[in-house]
Amino acid sequence: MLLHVDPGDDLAIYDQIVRQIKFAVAAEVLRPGELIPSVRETARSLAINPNTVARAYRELQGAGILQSVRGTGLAVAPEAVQRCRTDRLDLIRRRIRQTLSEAQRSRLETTELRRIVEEELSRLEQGGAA
Amino acid sequence: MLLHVDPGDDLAIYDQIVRQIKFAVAAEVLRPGELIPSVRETARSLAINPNTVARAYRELQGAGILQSVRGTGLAVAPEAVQRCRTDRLDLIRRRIRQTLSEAQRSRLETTELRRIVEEELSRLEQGGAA
Amino acid sequence: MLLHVDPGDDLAIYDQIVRQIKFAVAAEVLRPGELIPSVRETARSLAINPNTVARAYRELQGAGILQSVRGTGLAVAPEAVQRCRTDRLDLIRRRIRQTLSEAQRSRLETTELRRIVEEELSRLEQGGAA
Amino acid sequence: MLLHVDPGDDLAIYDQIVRQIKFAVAAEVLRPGELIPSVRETARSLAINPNTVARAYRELQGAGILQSVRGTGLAVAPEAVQRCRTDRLDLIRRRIRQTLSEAQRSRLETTELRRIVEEELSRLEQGGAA
DNA sequence: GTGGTCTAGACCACC
DNA sequence: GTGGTCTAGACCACG
Repeated sequence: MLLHVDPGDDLAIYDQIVRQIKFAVAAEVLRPGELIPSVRETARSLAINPNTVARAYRELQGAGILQSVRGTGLAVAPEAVQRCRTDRLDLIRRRIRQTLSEAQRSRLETTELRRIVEEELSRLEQGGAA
Repeated sequence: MLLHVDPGDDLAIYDQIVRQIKFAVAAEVLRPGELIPSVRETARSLAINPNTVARAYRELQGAGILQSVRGTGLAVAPEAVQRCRTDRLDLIRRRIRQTLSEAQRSRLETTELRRIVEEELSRLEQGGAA
Repeated sequence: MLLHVDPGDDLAIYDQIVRQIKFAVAAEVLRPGELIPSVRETARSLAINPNTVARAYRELQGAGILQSVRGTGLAVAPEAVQRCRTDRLDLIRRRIRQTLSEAQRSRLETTELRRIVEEELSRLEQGGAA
Repeated sequence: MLLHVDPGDDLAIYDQIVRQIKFAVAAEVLRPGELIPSVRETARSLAINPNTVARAYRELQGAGILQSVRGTGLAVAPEAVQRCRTDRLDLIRRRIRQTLSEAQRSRLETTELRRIVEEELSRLEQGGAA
């Protein structure tokens, strides 16, 4: 299954879908020209409202990541890979910057902060996706 | 001024206040027994509605950080320091974990990820509190 | 009708709602996963302000009794039954303890006190739910 | 010390004082004609605001429990004992009735309720004031 | 339709 | 002066 939704996440569901598709394109798991699952199918398999899927796809169309193929469905746009790679870096860098800046505003010692980050980073490198 | 509010922040105003008070208690800028600025005064100085301040204070009461002294005001609870320190670490660790986990799900190379994090970390250490 | 409000009660309206929901969950009249009546509907049927209902629901969320399902409503949390049963016992036991302790501090003879309690208890048992 | 104040109690401080004086008169710890401690002295010894003590005394005067002796202070009224005994019974009976009725509305089984009450009653009889 | 946030202003009891 | 409650009504994002 390409997509999955985490109701516990504070991100809106449609936004989770948008990001996951962007990430998949950036990683070339989805390739230009390839058809993505239909709104109905995605909605069914994720057990969410079709409107929500439609909204995600609409945003991706607006961003030029997807384009409609008349009578067939939605396909990954040719120029999408580059855009998604840029978006991916921006999203992640912005999150990291926010997180670290909040940590600092909390007056946590920077050494303590660095320690935690290192801890989590290596946890990630070792543990893998778990 | 103890508190400040950023309307651009994606956190709700009341939540910004909650965090700042927690952080101030954790850093012992506010000490147990001390009275915090009144609802009305805070509302005036931040130019926001008193209800918004009251909501933040109410949540802090619920969390056992503040306790009301009838007819006098709200005071920092005796056991608040410990709780706020714990909360602070939890908040930050959770954010970091979320951020890194999303970064990984984006299939960004871990070396690339680590590079960005290091970059932002040292930017923070040099830039200071600015 | 699940909820009812008594303006003559010395408890705040929002608190009456909080307790009634807790009691309903404890008695499994409301079951985990079930959606509770919406803020607007409850406000309408009780003829009170939606904010008051929202406050009650917010507190129940904070206590882990309810959880929000984005765009859909508020549902009873999975672990709510246990919590509500505990809360119910705590609330009642605390009240009883307060009452009896004040009675004792009033230097009322314990035999006299016991007599009154027994009287009220059997009045309750006979009178039934009326 | 005749009086003591519990800030944790949900009763207003002035009301705690009112009740304690009534109870003391009912139990004839304070006897008709006897002078009670002055507002200033009571306020100092309880570390509370003199206004609060004054309000309590004012209410007791209004209820005919205390009467002022010009230039001397406040004394227990001659007819106070009977009134205080009645008040004491009323206060306690009302509390008990409230408590039991709330317990019942919570759909707690009456047998369970009776069990708790018995438990607390005997705890009281054995433990004494502890 | 849903909940969530914020503003505005009133009224209360308490100190 | 303080906090606490309630009402009224607006605006937002989400499904």
